[in-house]
Amino acid sequence: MVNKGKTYYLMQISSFLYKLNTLEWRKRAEKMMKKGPWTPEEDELLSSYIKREGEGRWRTLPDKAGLRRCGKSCRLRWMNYLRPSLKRGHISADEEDLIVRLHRLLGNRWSLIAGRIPGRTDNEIKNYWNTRLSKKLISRGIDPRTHKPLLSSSCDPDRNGICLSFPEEISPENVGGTSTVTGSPDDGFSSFLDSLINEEMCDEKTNIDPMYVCS
DNA sequence: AACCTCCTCAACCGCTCCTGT
DNA sequence: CACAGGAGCGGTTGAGGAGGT
Repeated sequence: MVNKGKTYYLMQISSFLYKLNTLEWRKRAEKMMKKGPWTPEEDELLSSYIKREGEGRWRTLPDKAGLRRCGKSCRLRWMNYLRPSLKRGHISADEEDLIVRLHRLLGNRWSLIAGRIPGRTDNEIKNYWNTRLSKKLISRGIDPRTHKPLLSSSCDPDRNGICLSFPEEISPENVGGTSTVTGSPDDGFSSFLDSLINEEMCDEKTNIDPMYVCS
């Protein structure tokens, strides 16, 4: 056993107390942050700051922008409400159809689904799914978790009942991590997804019209 | 008009993942 | 390699509006 001496232990204790102290203050600071709905003034402060300085560094953003919100809250507000690229308003039938297809392939990976639908956020899609689409599927006798007829769901519960298996080399897990895949148009998983969606659309069309030939 | 129930969706929370040191 | 801090994700909550009684 190495004798580290009194100074060493004092430094360790001092470092520990410092960490404890900063953590405690951070927790207190977060509790003092404003919560609840955003005001137009706050929106204006946040948008003008991001337009000036760009996205990112969310933790330090509130201080610099003059907001009494936590960074997390600022990020969420920008991503889900203030971003100029967002498409507000009703989800169209085409978008709805795409959401169902993507959910069948990906399960509750909302950010991944949102990445395939321009102008829509993960939160918006998640809400739409939970409040409307899942009920719609149930009313049609389809299990919204497995996308199979109700009472016959025998899929893997650990993956939200998803029955489809990805080829090992291009599963979402292998292409840029698990939940942070944003579905950029150039990655391997993205084109894989495109082919799956096209395949599905093709299957449906050939069911309706046997003369339909897929490319 | 008052009350109740249901629905929607913005926002929060807790956790995991990613990245820099 | 280990750790800390920041970013991002999905599940959940609750305020407020709409509709019914």
